[in-house]
Amino acid sequence: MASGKITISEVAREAGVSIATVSRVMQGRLTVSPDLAARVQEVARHLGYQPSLVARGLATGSTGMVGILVPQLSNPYFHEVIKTIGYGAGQDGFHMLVLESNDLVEDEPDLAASLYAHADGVILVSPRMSDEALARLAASRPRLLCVHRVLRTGQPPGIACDTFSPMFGLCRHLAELGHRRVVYFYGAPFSWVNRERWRAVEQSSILGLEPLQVQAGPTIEAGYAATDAALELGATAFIGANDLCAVGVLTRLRELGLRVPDDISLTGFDDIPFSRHTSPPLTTAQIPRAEMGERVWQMMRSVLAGETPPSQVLSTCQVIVRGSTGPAPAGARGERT
Amino acid sequence: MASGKITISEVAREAGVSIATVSRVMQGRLTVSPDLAARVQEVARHLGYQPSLVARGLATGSTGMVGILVPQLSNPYFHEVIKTIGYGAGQDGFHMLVLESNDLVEDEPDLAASLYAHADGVILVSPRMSDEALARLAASRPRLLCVHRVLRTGQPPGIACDTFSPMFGLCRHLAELGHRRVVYFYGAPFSWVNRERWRAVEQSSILGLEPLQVQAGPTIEAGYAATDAALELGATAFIGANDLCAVGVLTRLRELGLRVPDDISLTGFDDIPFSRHTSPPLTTAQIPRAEMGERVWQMMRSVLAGETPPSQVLSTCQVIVRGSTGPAPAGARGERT
DNA sequence: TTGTATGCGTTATCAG
DNA sequence: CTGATAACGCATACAA
Repeated sequence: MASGKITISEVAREAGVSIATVSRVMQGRLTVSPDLAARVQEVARHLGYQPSLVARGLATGSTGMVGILVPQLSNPYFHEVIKTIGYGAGQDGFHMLVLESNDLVEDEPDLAASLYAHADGVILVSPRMSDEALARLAASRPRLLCVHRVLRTGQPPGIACDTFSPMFGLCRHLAELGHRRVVYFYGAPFSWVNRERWRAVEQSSILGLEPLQVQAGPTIEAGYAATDAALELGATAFIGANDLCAVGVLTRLRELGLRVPDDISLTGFDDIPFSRHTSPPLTTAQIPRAEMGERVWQMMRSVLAGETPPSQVLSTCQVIVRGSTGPAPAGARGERT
Repeated sequence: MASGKITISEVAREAGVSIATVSRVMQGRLTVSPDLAARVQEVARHLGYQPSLVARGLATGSTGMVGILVPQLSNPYFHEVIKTIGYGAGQDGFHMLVLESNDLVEDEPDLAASLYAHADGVILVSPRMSDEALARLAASRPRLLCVHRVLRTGQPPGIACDTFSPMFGLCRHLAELGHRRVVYFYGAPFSWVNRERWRAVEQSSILGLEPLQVQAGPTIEAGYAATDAALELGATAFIGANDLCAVGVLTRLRELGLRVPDDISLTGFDDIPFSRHTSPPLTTAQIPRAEMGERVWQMMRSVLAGETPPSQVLSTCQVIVRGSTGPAPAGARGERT
């Protein structure tokens, strides 16, 4: 039929009313007499009229969209967060504008800016930019929220979850299994959660562990590539920056003929859906992605309403023990070096 | 500083020129004297001016956004497609508005419609709606493109790749390994590619195979859940609707103590990144996701330019043999039933 | 080369 | 309860 070019005035003309009335009807205002409203509805439906959200946006100053910036769309971890945000947003008649930065730190500010061109508010998920850059952005941009990033200033407001505890929990788990020397596969350099995780691993020395690290990254390929270097360190347990990284490590270990967990114990972090389907399934830490998505949308809603919600930190992280971790081998692998 | 509320007129006033001039400068038109342009640029930058794309959209009738609808964001298969589209779009100054239908067939038309409220054109990736619904949508909506869905009418135009051949190739591979009875794990009921795949499996009877099917779905959970039923059929090879499905099957087989490929051969479809990291790695078929994304954006670009590009079918699908397939076991498993 | 004026499709503020 | 009409921020034909 028609191609969506029907405007409010055509509906008005067809229905023999003013555009103001049509506008009111379309907004569902009760200030229109029922029968008139019904007639307008009918005409609009018949004509296939769809209000232009662009024009509405110009008039109201709100686009009905929230921008979301994530480092990598290919990391399953982000999906549930995004999905939950999208669900909440949809409930309130909002759409999501999703952009990925491809882990390019320097592009983040620009991408966020371009999001603002279309969206009423922006949510940065695990932004990698520096504290200074983030603070600057928060200062120049209103309605900005973060997930997994908390600044001392509390600006921008955001939501995060305690990643220190579950990582420390993983370390305790390894310590209890008799491991001593462990290697952390360092993830995204500027990721707040990554630094928190390493901080926890470092602290685990008080549990009797001897923490080391190798540079890797938050991807399968990065884990795979860093494995050989890690093996040089003579550890009995490897800790992946995240599950993706651990998957890569697992593959490389298998290629080398090393058994998990008999020769080496391995843990991930995030508990992505795949983690229970690797062989052996991954010991990891589950973080409340869905809850975070839900809560951050609630925050965004209040932000859009002009309020300034306080930052929140969730504390419900949880260690998931599966088959990839086991007792440290009797013969110390340290000799290998 | 300011909160993005600086408009073109403020820049104009500050720079002592008309808004028309500012507008021209911001669009990069050469019809403005260099020095004046430079001054305007400077003022705009200093004020932190960002043109409102909403207003621009109203004025020009184009929003600079393309809508993308995918069945599931959590299927890695879609990422590379989306990613590539996004890359091309970004090159041309467009943004992507991504929405997922959660495989809810009946929601697709509405979601597509809501996409049109913000976007200049819409790309439906693997839409599940009926041919009739799709044809109706194409008739009422201009600038609509499909990925992985071709109607006889050629409307809406789209891009697809030959999924029949690679699936037939997988079947030939199984036949050559001595398999006879195979089970196809049926994927999304209304998916065009899924039907194509089953058609290929069915046809493989001319290779000497005896094709059966079980209802599953395009997810890990679906594959996992359908495995027991498939085992009842006494086949020696399982063919997953896609890699996700195969991953679920693999896990269930492992739980049951069945070895892959010694007891049962297994194949997936799509070649998602995880497929080479399962144990054993998955034999599957690779389809040119990146190329499809690239090509469909080219099509969208010409569509936005008012042209009507013809549908395209790529033919570069490829079988990837990995460790999950092997010779059919000597003792026919058929006895099991 | 630059400025003026009009329109884009809605909302919202007034009157009536 | 309904109808004019002025914004909203920008692009653009038309003038100058």
